[in-house]
Amino acid sequence: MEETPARLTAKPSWLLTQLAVHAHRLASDGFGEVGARGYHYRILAALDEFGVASQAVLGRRCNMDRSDVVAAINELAEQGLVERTPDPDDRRRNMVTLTTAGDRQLRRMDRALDKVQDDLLGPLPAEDRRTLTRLLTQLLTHHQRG
Amino acid sequence: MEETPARLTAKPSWLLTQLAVHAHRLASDGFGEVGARGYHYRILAALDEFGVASQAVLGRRCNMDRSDVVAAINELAEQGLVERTPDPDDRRRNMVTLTTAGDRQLRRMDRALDKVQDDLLGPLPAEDRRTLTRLLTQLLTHHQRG
DNA sequence: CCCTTTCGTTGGCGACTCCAACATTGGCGC
DNA sequence: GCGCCAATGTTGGAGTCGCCAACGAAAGGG
Repeated sequence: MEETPARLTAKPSWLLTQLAVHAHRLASDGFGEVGARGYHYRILAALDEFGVASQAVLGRRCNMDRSDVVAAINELAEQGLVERTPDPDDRRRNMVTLTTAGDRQLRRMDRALDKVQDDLLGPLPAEDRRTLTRLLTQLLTHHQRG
Repeated sequence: MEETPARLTAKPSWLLTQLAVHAHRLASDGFGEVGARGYHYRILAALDEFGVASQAVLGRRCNMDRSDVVAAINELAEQGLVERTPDPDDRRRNMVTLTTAGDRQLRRMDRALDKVQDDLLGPLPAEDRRTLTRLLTQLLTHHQRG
């Protein structure tokens, strides 16, 4: 069959980005079934975990640009999954709150994502999964500081 | 500081895609310094490793859509890094060949990418690097079959 | 009271992935 | 040889994600 150049397959950056493509496809498919996408999940998860927050805070927590937070919250608000209300204490801010419909949607996406993890890790035994998770976490935290 | 939701950080798919963002940024920076991007490197690498090939073959080898191969080769040909000549034996095909300038460019990108691997793997000791590479390779080959 | 910073918003861009359609050409069965 | 299917190159478009520049409004600090 058509082989992939060793120059690519030998490089961790290639393995990482290509595997991320598969992970992204799996997640997108799962999210697509409930009419959502990655940015929506991040916002809903942050709201559920830390409660009401301003858009700027949500952006920092979810690793998203402010402008992308605006768009995502527009879409979530249109579906009634979050509510955007002005903050009386700081009139620059919008306080974003999770609705019960948003909470339901979050749970749906959670279930979809759990399946994704299993599909993604495929044939890997539990210990290898832990090792992989540990190494990835280590690297990610390193790159988020420097 | 602003914490990331545990729902995200706990999931391999999140770790993978987020770390891939860093990898992609590092690689893009390196490629950008020589006026190229990822698609170009894949094509040049495949040509160097397996020799002349049609665009369709290149696409399968590099995991690229046919239409994206067209665009990439247009750009590479404009810079004189590859040459596109019709195949006399099959008039549907274009044979794509690597020029000496293309070979030089490939070497430049190789050097840039080697730095990227080091930056990417950061503080990881050699054995962890091997383990990570092994696990990623394992998963990637799994997802390329099923 | 200026100066700087933050916030939300708009608009845009680049990279990667993927899909649909089309005309040309090959190959295969009949 | 003819007809049908498959492959090829090409065009055009779409979606996701990440990022940047600019702006007005508002807050905060000197």
